Amino acid sequence: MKSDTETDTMQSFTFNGNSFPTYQDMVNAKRKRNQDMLASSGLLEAKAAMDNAFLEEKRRLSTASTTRGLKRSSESKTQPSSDQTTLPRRKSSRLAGVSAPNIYIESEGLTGNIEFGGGDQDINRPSHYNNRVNDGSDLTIADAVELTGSKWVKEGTVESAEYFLTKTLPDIIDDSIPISSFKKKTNKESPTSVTSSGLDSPTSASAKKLLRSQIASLSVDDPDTCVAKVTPDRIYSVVCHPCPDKVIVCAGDKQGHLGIWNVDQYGCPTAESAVHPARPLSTSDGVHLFKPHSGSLSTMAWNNSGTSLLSSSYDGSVRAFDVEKQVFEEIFATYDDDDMYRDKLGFGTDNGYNSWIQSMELDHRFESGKCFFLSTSEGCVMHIDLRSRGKLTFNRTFSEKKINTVRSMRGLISPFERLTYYHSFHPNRSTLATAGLTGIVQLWDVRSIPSNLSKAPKPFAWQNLGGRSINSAFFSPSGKRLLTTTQSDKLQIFEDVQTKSGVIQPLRSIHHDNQTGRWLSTFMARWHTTLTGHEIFIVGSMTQPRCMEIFSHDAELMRAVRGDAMTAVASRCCFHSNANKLIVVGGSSSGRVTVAR
DNA sequence: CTATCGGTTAGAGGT
DNA sequence: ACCTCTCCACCGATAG
Repeated sequence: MKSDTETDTMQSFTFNGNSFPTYQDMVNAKRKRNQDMLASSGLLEAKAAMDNAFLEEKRRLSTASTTRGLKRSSESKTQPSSDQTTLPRRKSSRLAGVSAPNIYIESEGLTGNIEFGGGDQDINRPSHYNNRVNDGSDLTIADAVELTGSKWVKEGTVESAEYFLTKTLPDIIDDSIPISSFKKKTNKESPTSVTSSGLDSPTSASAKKLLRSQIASLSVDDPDTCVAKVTPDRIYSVVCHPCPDKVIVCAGDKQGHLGIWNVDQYGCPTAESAVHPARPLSTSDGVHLFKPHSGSLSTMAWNNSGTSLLSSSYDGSVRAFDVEKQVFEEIFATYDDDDMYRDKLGFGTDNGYNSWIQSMELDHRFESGKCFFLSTSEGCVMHIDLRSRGKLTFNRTFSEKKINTVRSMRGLISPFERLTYYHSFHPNRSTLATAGLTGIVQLWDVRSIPSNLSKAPKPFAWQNLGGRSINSAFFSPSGKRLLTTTQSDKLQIFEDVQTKSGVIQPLRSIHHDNQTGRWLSTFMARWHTTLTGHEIFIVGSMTQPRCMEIFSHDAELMRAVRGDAMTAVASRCCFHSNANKLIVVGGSSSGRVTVAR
């Protein structure tokens, strides 16, 4: 629809029924209207009156002590006690030409890469590119723990984290991961036994019944065992380690903390009884805190064998904790196009303040965990291939605005294929889905991203989901379904998108309140394939009492998981991917993780 | 067109 | 029980 003014060939701008020859005239008229309105509204007088009343009240209170509100902390960095009638006027040392005491800028890069010189040791911490935790070198476990700060590092904290990562975790992997050997796993219980009991078809009545009973039995009642504070700040991402018989939850928070909760260590010896040779200095709650990043830890992913945990951050870096190497290694980082970064993989991928890594996804065509995609706040998608020497395969603009998720299809055929797919190559794994602030979900074939930079990449299918932002678009494990969570309060399911082209239509669309507001992470509904072969998904919820909602593949609400321990909104949820029992995990805005099973 | 503002939202932690 | 802090999540409106 075009207004009359736009369709006129003569340029004219109307406002309040008057027409103006230029846009600027119209704007001026608008401003005059606004000023007149403000002047005639009496607001200015009212404000002056309120200011006076406020000062009066303040003067009155300054003679009597108040009992409400926060007491001004003695070490407050702001002004000293504020209620003196006149404060000394603040003066800028910079404007006065006075240099700061004992500190000066040694060198300054193009984007905030400032090296300080002089000063005390404390003040003189080096500032790294994008304020990252270090210059990109490996972080030992102790480094990563100590970066969390003195508030979280107590006697024995480092030792207990080291014990967990060097001993407990490798033992768990050796004991239970079936991935390296499919045959080994077939000797054990689980999928095979499920098949033999006639549950091979998800449509069979017995399979459905089993699924319903598994979902019905989920509980979150005991706050002592179901909930733990895993990170200091609000949780941006949660994942479970893939080992089938242990629950090890990783949560990433807003400040770049990575918390790992060994859930069933709960109840192990407390700090007092921990002087025990076999389990030196175990913490009572099994939570270990690290800080591999300085910005929001946006996505985490374990590789298939559970030996390497990748994490991406708004600070522009991707790190991997490798069980063999025992360090948090920076495997990719963005840099601006300053010549000094010419030899870096991420050279020229950082465009300054408005530029960060929003999400990460492993490339499921290669099972090494060494190839991955990144999406950025500026609508770009990168592909990084760390096999052999490592290269940035492409960095192309896929969208005009921020891309909240980039996902690569896995295309498992059945749940049992989970045990074998590592050896197969599924053709649909070159299918990518991106979604973000433009409100358009787009599907791409990675193989057809033009290497010629003058040719823009083109999606083969897309849909505009109502204009508002899309929080996430996730493929189900089979690849059959694509699930979107949107700011227009919808959950939508598309099917078989890789066979379509042009505008695609969702098969199901249901209403879901996704208005999390400013202080909670946005909802992102996520899939799971059960051992009964069903695809279900989980999403957080704003409803009271708090709950996590489990839906069937056709968007039927199967269960709202609630209980006494479910006291906060679980903004980011996930399933345990490999456990024989159904286990769901949610992360809250205060760093607490809730486990339902 | 781009930058900025106000509104919205929920939980923890201090007094 | 009440107050304060969170501050790149996003939308819609408005100023420049």
